[in-house]
Amino acid sequence: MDKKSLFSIGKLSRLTGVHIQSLRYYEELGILKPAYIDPNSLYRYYTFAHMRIVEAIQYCADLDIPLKQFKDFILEREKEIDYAKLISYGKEITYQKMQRIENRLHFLENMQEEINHAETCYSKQIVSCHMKEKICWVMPYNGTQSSPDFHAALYRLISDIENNGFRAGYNHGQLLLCMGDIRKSYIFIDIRETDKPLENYPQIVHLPAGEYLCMVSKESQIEKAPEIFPDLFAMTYDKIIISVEMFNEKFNYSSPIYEIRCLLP
Amino acid sequence: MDKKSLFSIGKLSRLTGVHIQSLRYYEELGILKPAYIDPNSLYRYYTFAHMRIVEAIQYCADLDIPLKQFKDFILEREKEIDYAKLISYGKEITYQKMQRIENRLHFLENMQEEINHAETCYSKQIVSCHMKEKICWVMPYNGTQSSPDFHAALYRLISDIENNGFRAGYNHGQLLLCMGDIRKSYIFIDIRETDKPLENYPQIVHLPAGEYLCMVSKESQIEKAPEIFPDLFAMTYDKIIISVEMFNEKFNYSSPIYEIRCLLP
DNA sequence: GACCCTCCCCTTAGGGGAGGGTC
DNA sequence: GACCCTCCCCTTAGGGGAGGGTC
Repeated sequence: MDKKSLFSIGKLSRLTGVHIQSLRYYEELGILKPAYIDPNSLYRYYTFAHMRIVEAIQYCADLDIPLKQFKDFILEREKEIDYAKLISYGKEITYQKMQRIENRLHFLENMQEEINHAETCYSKQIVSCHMKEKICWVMPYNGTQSSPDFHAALYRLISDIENNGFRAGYNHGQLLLCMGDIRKSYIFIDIRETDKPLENYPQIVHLPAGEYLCMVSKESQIEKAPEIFPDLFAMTYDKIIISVEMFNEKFNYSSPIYEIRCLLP
Repeated sequence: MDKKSLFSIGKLSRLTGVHIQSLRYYEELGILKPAYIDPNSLYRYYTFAHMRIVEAIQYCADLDIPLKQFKDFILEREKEIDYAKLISYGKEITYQKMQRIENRLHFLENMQEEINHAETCYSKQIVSCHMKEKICWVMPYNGTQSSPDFHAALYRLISDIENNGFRAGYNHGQLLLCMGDIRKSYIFIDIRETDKPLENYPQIVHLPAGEYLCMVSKESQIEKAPEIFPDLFAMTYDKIIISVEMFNEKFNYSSPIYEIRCLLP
């Protein structure tokens, strides 16, 4: 060991731009061993080759590869850094992260759309809008959305969803199906995307995509649908009416505003 | 406070799908206050409106927004969640993250290219390649790359770069400029991207993009360039020769292999 | 005088208990 | 018997010291 080519932790820190504490932390993790430790002073000494290791550790840190995995990229016997493995693993992990971020952006955009819709409804009071298909879990329910009974029903509904191996989403409300003279009233929650087949569950209802007439209401009053949409109820066709909490820009969570929608013929 | 519409932490946990400990942690952070705490049992009780808050906290967590900032999205007086703010901030932070990830992928691809180049050189021993422009910081140096003097010079070079407000990159080596009969030998390191103007620094050299003849060598021997590239030295033109550590798939950091490149006419 | 050492405490968003009371 | 409480210790990749020896 030629003392001339060794240098202190401070020099390695300056050469690599990495903090002294970080270099000590790497040693603690067992991924950066000094070339020599003075037995009296306990000073650590390094060689120039250590620069490459610190550099590679920084790559891992930058790529959010857990440092404990860093050993997988080092062949110490041969004093080699497996850059090929580091790069391919780094790419894999980075693509995954990219995917997750794209999903988030997607989610935010959906949320934005919902808010835009709410604002439009709010300003015009009644408006016709295209709605996407919703996949919902339902349970018979009569009553209003603001009563404590509704909350109890919601709670049972969520338990039912979970017991069947699905996950509840964030949208919930009331559903009224009018087929001729028959009226059926339900409580619903949307269910999150899943790989499970959706058939064979009588509780699952697909609310079709299409044009809906949307109406703002301070109270949940789905049972008054015929009075709210008299023109539509004058026509004879199968109607789907849903009532949801309005998801607006500034959402009042203690006393929400409701929106009632009726499928157009 | 209607006791009927209150429920325990366990129920809130099941309703939202968030762990009990997390809910307690949110309380500790001051972002989720129970509706009521029994003074004897210290049991926490919540309302349905808390579901919306927990949901919004989950959005923040998903978007990597620090939870301490969650209060910025809540107007407690009005009992409102400012979704518009949450979404726009979420988007901003997510785009930034996307940018960082794209930079990383870019970096990995550059690294991959360097490795591919090294492998080509290694298998063919001598090869002609197009090289991108390199911006380097130089200092006169005579000697070989494997001597301890080189390391000392490298150290001074890095100090010089930092004292001038730049940051050293990862590529370093030797540089030989042959203009007519004049030969000048340097040590160099590339410098990282910066906003600072690069003029007025005599130490900065732009190595031009162009075709280079590349040659593998177990030893650093830039001074032997005329023997290594006899055909090129038979021609009279200004030559740029650089010698670097080969950055190959399995990089031996304790005894690297070198690569010598000479600009073609 | 600048450099290095070993503790020690702190950060985020929880997870996993132990030991003991409550619904 | 299931539920909830308050501690308490642990995780990552370091950052910021205090108090004391070393180059």
